[in-house]
Amino acid sequence: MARAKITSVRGVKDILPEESPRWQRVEALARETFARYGYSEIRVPVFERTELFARSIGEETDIVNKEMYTFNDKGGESLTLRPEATASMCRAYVQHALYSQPGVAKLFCIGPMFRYERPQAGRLRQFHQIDAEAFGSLDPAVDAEVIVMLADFLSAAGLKDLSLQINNLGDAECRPAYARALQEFLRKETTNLGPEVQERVERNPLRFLDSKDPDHRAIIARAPTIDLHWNENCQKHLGAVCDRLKGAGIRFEVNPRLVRGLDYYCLTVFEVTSRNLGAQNAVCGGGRYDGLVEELGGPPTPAIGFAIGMERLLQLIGGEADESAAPASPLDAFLVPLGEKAAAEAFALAGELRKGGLRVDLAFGGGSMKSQMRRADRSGARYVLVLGEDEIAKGTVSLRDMRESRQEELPRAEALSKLLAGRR
RNA sequence: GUGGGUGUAGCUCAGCGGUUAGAGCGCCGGGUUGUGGCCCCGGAGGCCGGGGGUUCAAAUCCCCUCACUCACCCCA
Repeated sequence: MARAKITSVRGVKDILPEESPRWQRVEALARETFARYGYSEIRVPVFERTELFARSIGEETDIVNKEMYTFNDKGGESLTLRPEATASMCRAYVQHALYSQPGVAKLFCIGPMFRYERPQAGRLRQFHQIDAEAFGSLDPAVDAEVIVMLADFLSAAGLKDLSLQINNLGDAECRPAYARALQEFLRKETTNLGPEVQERVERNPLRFLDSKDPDHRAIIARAPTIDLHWNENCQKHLGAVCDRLKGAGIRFEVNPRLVRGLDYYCLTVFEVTSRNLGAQNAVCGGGRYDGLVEELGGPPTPAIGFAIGMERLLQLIGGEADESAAPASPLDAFLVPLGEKAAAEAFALAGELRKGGLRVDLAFGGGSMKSQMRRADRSGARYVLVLGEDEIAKGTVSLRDMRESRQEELPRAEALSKLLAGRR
């Protein structure tokens, strides 16, 4: 009799009815906040040609190397479930020539992302991001506005005790010089740290900077930092961003050791972290990617954006702000029919109430009055409509106010209008 | 991929060699010919994650495996 249960896939979660209101609230807040900054929603597909991600995120990144859900479709084409949204947004921006519209193109996207990783606290294989991107301007004021919007949203969501860190990764001119200097330093320091570490240093020295290993941290503390290599452009850009942020009253910290795991970033990068999240402590990460649109076949177009992790954000809201909004009952009225004939009439009556805009449920499957009343009580509905033989015969209904424990028998039409009048 | 922790009822967990495996909560029914919550009574629901081994005897000890979880690499 009992067959083997099919469970969800590792690292993938159901969002159950009791938690989905929190998701809806946060998503609505993002839409409202972003709209005040002139952003429009774009909905891009959850899968793309594999090449899009390989080209944009970078062949040497962990995401592309080992974390992508890649498969061949029936036509033999290699497709990949999106590990992030920026690449798709750039693709759509180019494909639909959104660059031909005036001004800065401001877009946001909310949805699931997929990465094949071992799950842990704050890390899932299917997770959700709120993603915002601004295309078409080099102006550091855009960087600042993006960050101000982010801070605006996070604080409206009720988050406190967050840390915002900013860095400038250098541009095409000064970043390679820094990478070389860092690599030289690390080559000398990591000779006895094993082949994987050394290979990392060879492939992408910058990413050594966010290792958590205590031995590595000690080396990093002595390593050269990028600020020593910034050219005038980078210095001015970061300075302008910081000035604007200060002017906006945003608290932040410049961290010259902050790096990001995606190759396309340049100049401004930033990260919002919380101490209340466990090892995966970033709620949001973002930065500028001035070469990406062109790399994907579009016109040279500077751009900047960020991604907020929904699950991590919700974890913080749960931990910090508590359940401020008590879950209101999903129902206004509940119908209790006694007997077959009453069941048919109750079904029709429920229809009328719903047409009037009320949220209505009824006791299916009959049962004793006691049992139906218990169901009515648990439904949370304020009003219960009892339809028994007496009421049927008289064309009435017994309207019970569950909160006040009072009830009266009224003609159908009267009960209906009374309920509709009290509707929110 | 690597390492640690945990797997017993729908949920949270007790039992840790010895009768038919328990509690609380939840669920269903009854206590009232047609009235919820509180209370009382009753009931359903377990291959004790799976496989193998040790033993007269295994939920309990050992091995393997799977799942969940935390952490590393990395990221939201």
